[in-house]
Amino acid sequence: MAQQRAERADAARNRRAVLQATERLLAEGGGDHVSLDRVAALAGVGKGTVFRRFGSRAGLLQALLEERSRELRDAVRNGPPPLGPGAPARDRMLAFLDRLGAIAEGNAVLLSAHEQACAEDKYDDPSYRFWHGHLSGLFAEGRPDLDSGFLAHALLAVFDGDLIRHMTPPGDPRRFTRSIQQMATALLG
Amino acid sequence: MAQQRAERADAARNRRAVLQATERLLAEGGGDHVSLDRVAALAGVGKGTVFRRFGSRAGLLQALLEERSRELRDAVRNGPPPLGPGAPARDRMLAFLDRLGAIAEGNAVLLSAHEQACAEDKYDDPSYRFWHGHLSGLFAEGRPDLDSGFLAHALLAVFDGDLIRHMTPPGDPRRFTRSIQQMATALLG
DNA sequence: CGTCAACCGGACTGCTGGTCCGGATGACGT
DNA sequence: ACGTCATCCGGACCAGCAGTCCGGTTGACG
Repeated sequence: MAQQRAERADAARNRRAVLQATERLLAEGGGDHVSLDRVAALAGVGKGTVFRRFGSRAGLLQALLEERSRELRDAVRNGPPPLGPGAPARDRMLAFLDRLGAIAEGNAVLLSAHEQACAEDKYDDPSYRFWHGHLSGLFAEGRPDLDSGFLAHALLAVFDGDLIRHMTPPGDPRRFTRSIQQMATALLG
Repeated sequence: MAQQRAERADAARNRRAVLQATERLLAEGGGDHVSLDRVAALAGVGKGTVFRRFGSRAGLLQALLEERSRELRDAVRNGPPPLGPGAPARDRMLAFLDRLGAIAEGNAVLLSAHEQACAEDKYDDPSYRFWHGHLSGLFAEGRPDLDSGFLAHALLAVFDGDLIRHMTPPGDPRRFTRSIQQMATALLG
């Protein structure tokens, strides 16, 4: 494969501007307040630029989500236990859910928007596949008698932006994480 | 409250035509193939008619879903055990999941479309609240040590149209239901 | 400094969900 | 049978959306 020519300086600058604009719009108005027209306008670029960089609305939100979760993914793959390899399945799962829960609680609006945009290819998204593979492996290790692939889907299904917003009371921002850890514990027996 | 005047004959006819047209479009193309323009055209009515009857796209899909699940709701409320009241929590839950799973497996496309339309008021939908209340009660009975409200949300979160389509292999249409029953069993201990 | 691929902007398209209102129609009392 | 009127109808209309396209610009590099 030929080495891709380096990204031009203005292109890189625009990419960051677009991502920042998206964050701001997500924070200010609801998730459906983020139209690509608005993002482009706030970022001070043309609409075409947004699409060239990110392909689609879904791609833009995915990129933002990716940015937020890359660190966790690396830690799970290569980091020290209990997040990384080496600890018992139960400990790894609880540590993982703690971190993923924190990300989800802090980005519920972004999650909602992404879910709505990625209509049905959500389950083919590389990021989703990674989380699913990880959980699935842990379940297979802890409960080989159950359908571990399904359980992984089930846990991830709870990471729904709207549900998190609906369930998180003000003043107890980590209730969601605690509950899902409790559930995982029950499932692991 | 004054008794609502009976629905006019043409109105009733149109309502049925619209629902049938929606079914057909859902069956033919994907869930996002169902635009209200198309529904109205296929039903042979004006667009305004669709909105007057159903209020919005979400309302239309909700009405269709309601039609499919009314029977189950009545059986759960007043029917004979194990679906209705009187049986132990575990039996009631498995019977309920069996029936709800069947509905979901047979209407995955409709489910997807409804989820996409009901952006975030999904959790305020009366139908959802009923399912949630039922499951929540059963969990509270069987596992009073856990967060039964959360578990109910978690079970319902798996009833995602896209997930069901993604997980249901051809030739084994009931795999989803079996897996979710297995999961509920594990959760009940 | 010249060259050229990469990049830019924003007008444009096709479609969407939702609104609106003049006109048609079914129900009902007489 | 017929008049009256609330109810209902149709489809033109609107604002806004995701996504495309292309003439003009700009940054990188020899």
